[in-house]
Amino acid sequence: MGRVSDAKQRLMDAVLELIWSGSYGSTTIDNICEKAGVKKGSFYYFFDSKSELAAEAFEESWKTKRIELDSIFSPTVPPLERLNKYFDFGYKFQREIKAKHGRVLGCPQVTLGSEICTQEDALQKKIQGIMDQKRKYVESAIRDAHAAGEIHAPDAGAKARMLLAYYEGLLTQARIQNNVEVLREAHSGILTILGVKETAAA
Amino acid sequence: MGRVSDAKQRLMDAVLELIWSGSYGSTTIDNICEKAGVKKGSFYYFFDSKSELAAEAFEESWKTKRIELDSIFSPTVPPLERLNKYFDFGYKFQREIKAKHGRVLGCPQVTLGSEICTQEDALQKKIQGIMDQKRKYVESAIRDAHAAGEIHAPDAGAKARMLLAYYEGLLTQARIQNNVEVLREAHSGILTILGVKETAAA
DNA sequence: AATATAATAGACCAATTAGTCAACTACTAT
DNA sequence: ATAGTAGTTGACTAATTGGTCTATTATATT
Repeated sequence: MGRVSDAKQRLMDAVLELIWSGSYGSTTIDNICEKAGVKKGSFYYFFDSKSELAAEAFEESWKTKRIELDSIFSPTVPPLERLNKYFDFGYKFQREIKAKHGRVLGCPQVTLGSEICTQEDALQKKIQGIMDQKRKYVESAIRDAHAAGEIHAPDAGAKARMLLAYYEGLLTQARIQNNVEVLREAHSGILTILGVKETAAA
Repeated sequence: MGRVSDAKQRLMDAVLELIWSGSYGSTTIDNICEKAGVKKGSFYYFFDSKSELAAEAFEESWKTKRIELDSIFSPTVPPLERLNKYFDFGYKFQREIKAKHGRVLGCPQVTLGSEICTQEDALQKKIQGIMDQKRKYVESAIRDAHAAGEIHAPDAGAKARMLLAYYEGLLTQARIQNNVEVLREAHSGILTILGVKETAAA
């Protein structure tokens, strides 16, 4: 009962875009409200602070992202193909973002995490939790590939950490340089890290 | 002639520490002045804005960092040893930082670059210039190692980009997780990327 | 010692910011 | 239809922010 509204959702959408396309620090509550078309009184009706909104928004956004990832990393798909599709998806996604925003924006979690980790404890934990989950997709694909004898990776966790450190490093470079083409090297880099023969899988 | 002072230097030191231990956005001119023990009137005597100060501070800091790197990457040192020393230095450095600040702070350039690249154009260019120079150290070591037949890396530039994407990805993870031990995997990761037999060089 | 000047001090302003509040509105369940 | 409730509004405060300006101080040179 009572009045209904999607203002909460609009606030979450707005904060994600503003943080991603700019930064956490440069995103003010007034900014968020304006972008969401919501008055400040309503902001404080739904949230206590910018960091609380950001945490909820990242959580909510992760929930929908998981659905995509569940599909990409479906165990019915051959493990190396899962990884290929994932990284290829990342490239195409960043290209879309560049076309839409005029900027390569990289990985929202890494960008935000790196900015706020020394200052916003709750938010940092939320981000880290999401990144831990994301790593599990990669880890299980690597484990399956190893089990299938397609790669040699007895420590799937370590290999997944390495692969993601590399890939997220690339995404960060792409963001800083505003250049998607940085990501074109991802494919051969990933093969190197996984120890796959390049000609065979390419 | 006229009055002498190290206030300009103190401002540059202060801004570097505040940005690194926190973020660009959370660092205010008042903060910087307080930390440097400099009044705001003096701030604006030396600099026009926070971003100008940051750009000069990063430039100045890079100049001294280069001296260290010139030593580590001296062509008199065997190429793979240069790389080993560089990454090993990074680990020890981050451990010192953690002991001193209670936090792992990662790479200042990547952290700042990722935060401000969509908003502060001059600063972004400055950061990118520094990162380009940094890559050249790694690139020449890789080229020398390839020439010596110690690794197979016909495209030294590509290998350097890959190595740094990985390493900076790791540093970012270490920062976000506030955990130096993340960097312990760097050594074996680097060997994998360089294609060196792990037992031979470890 | 006098002078020009590099640097400092700190009061000041205007704009922006986070956050509050009480009155109001629309909707839903009964 | 009406009562209770979920959501809205906008004006308000207090604090912080970036930025300016003028008077003052210290020092290196002559």
